[in-house]
Amino acid sequence: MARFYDTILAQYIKNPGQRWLWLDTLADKEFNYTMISYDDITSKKTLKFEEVELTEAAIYSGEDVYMTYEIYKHQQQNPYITQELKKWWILESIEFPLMYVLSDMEMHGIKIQRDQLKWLWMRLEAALSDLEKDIYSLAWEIFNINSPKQVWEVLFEKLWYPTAKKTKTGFSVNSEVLDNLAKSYPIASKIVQFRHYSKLRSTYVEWLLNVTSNDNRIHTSYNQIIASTWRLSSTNPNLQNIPTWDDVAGEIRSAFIADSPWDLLVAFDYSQVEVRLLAIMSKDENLLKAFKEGRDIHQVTWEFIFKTSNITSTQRKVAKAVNFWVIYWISPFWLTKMIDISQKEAREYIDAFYENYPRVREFYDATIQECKKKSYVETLFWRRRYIPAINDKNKMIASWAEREAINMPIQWSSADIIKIAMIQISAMLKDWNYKSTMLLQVHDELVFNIVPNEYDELIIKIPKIMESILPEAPIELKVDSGEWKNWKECK
DNA sequence: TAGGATTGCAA
DNA sequence: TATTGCAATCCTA
Repeated sequence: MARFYDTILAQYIKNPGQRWLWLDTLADKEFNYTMISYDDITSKKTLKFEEVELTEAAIYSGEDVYMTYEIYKHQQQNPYITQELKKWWILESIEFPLMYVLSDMEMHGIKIQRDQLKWLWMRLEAALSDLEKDIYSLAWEIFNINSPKQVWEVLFEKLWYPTAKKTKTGFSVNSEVLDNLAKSYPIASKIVQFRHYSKLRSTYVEWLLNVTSNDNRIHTSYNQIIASTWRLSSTNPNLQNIPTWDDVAGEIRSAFIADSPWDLLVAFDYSQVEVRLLAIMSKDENLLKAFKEGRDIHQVTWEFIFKTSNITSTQRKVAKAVNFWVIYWISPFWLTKMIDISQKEAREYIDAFYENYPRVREFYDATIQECKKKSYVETLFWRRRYIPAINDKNKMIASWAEREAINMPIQWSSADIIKIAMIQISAMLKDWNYKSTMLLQVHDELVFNIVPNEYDELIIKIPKIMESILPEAPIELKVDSGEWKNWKECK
């Protein structure tokens, strides 16, 4: 429970720089007191918390709670705090109720097929040792493939392959560089493959096995106050970056299973929340119309730009990238990296986008103007972000700040939307005495364990709640769902 | 042994 | 030359 008090406290003592002050930092600052750290009691995470000796664990937790209360009392007398409490609504309606939802999810956990992971580990091991041999013979040398330094020494100083990018300490050998090299030199693609498998083995397979409790379940920790965007973050393990894409990586997801053989794992994910939010907030008629008609937004963009409804999958990719650009306000340069077009073309696409969605441009301009005046921007749910840099004399800094001002209302609003949905769904499940439970949240996706006889009702009710979080909005949000035995097939 | 640097996974 | 995270490994100080 101590962590929940941490959370509450941090809400009170947010500092002007938008970063949270940690309990141990505060204890040190206000009382010159050094708190026991999590690393201390778990011998640097070699022990799980449940394995820590009870007395030690109790002292650690007790200190957390005690210090939280001491600092709370201390901070209450600080007039600066009261100013920060203007937006009570966010705390009362979102963050506090969410704490209880998250604690239920953490304690319930998600079931893991240990054997599946062990089997995968063995296969990765075999593949890795094969690759290792191949690489050594191609390099005429034995070296540590996991060491970037040794890799570039072999590639660039021994074999004299062309270098691409420099880093602080030497040459870059990341997958982008290696992929280019791979066109001429087979060793590069072997190294990429080796790294990929090695990553899966250590960061995912081994780490997941390590944090699986005796009940064969993984109990992650959700943090409400880490991300500056108010999104959740997940640790021990991080279940928000489990690989999705290739076949081997997909097997990691398939190790996540429902509570019992007859239950189902069901995932509900918001589709294109950011673009929909952009439509809602900018009130652009064309964008809204496209969503009202249920059209594929990327195709609509393409039609606007090129006045034709024939669209190939490559062209859809271009349109998608353009939509992406507009939301994140990335540079034409970056756009050319993502899709194979020239900077000039990128610029044309973007101009065409604004021409056809004129209110988007207006919305952005208005946001920037308002931010310049007030030096902060606000989300749909009145969260504020101060961006004083927007009035900086340095043009680079100012334009960076402008991008921040554009991104923030959309990104931060989508974090709140799913939080509110979680609270409402959790209340609904409780009110109706459903046995099904919410298991995971991955930014725009919720994963549930659904009991068979509740399936028909919940498959309707849950998306319904998620879609109607913004009752006043001209369009609804949209939720896709997938129901299968394991998480892999939920896509 | 602590922590920076590099790398790579997700949304 | 987009953002936010978590975590692994190597290697220097």
